[in-house]
Amino acid sequence: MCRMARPRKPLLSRERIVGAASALVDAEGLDAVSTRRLAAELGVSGPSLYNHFRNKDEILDAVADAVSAKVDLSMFDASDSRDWRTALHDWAVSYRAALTEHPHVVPVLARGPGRRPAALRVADAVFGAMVRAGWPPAQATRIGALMRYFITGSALGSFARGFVDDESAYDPCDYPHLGQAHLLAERREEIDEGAFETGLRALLDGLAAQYETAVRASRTGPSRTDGP
Amino acid sequence: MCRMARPRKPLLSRERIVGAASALVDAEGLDAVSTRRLAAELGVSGPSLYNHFRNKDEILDAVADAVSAKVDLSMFDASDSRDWRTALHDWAVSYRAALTEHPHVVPVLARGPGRRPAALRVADAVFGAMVRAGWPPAQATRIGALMRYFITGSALGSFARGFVDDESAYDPCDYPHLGQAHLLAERREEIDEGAFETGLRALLDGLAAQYETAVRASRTGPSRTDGP
DNA sequence: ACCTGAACACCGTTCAAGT
DNA sequence: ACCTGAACACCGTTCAAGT
Repeated sequence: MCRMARPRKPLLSRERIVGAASALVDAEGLDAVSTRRLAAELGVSGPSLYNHFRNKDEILDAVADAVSAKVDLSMFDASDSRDWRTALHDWAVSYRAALTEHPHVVPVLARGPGRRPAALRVADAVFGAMVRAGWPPAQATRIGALMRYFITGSALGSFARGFVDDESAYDPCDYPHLGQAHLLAERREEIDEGAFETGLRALLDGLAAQYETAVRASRTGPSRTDGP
Repeated sequence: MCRMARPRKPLLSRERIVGAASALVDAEGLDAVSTRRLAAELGVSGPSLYNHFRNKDEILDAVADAVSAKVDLSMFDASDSRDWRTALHDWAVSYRAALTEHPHVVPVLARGPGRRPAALRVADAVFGAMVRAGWPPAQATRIGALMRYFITGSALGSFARGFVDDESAYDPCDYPHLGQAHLLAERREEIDEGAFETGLRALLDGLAAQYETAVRASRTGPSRTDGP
């Protein structure tokens, strides 16, 4: 097959490691990822991984960034730069979908963008789009942050235990309003979905209400209208 | 001191263990808590802890619940049950303050209430207050969930690395709008504070806009006006 | 350059043994 | 009832050695 004699192919690559790690995290959770286990999955011995990543954290960062890379950003380069509300909505939905598809990765992602390129692209895109839509830069920064709070918070709360599926855990004397809380466990997804939609709508409605005054203030304030 | 002879006092108690664990988490982070290290801090050998807790996770749950117990809930039993907006606002601020005081605990707390009594009391209080204020139960559940998303998301993003404090990490060619992103690291708290306030206001404004129609719908819907 | 085995300094948890 | 030491089955990471 090979034309030229080549020093035998490396067994590992960053891509292969990240792929195996992602599969392992999705299937069995973060705790299942040990360097030894991961190496075994790749048919290799533990320390081999250190030829490709500085440490385990870097591997998990790469896994998390692969999830960030799935977030759709196309709505931000639409021609109509003033419909920031729709763009923000569609982005939030796409973001959350990416997270809920890989719930075990969310705790890593929630730490913030750090040095992960895909996460930075996301932050860059939303900030740029808000500024283009007329939001003052300081507000655009806040919007990027608060949307991330809500979306990752939703994906994190959604994934984890939430309420326990056990009636005896919720004594009506202690928690008079949680009579059916154990039922929540069954309807988790439905409730999370609903809470996300309700919250997202409220957030966007509230921001829209602030928009006019924010734009006005930035016009009368420091004349920062450096065109692109 | 003791009147009666007593079989010598136990060295450990759940309270003492939780106290030492909390101090350790606050000072050095979650990773610093190992059963051996914690036991050493208490002047005792590792396995002793298992006489008081079933496993390490139960210890961390107790640490997290001690934080939940600090959340102020008094605004929910104010006489004016219809000012849900102010109550929700003050609660959110108190909740976030409790979390930012113990940032390392947030990942544990974000998993959801589970069986932790203080966390359940929080969920119970906000749900009950929203129902009393006239929100239909299904909406009250959603409000509790979405507020938790936003608050824990905010505390989580706030704590962790966020953006890195290193100019070279953000090449302007790759991220045209993040030119000063490395400056964010310095101003983290300021930005997180501002994003939280902006987001909270937007959320409450948006919910207020939904309130009227929600209440109307519940009145014309299934006549559920069972008095207290 | 890339992989290996051996080694170091740790883990969480169980359990028989002591008091 | 509560604490102990010893033990089991693991960890992440380093490093000299091999190819």
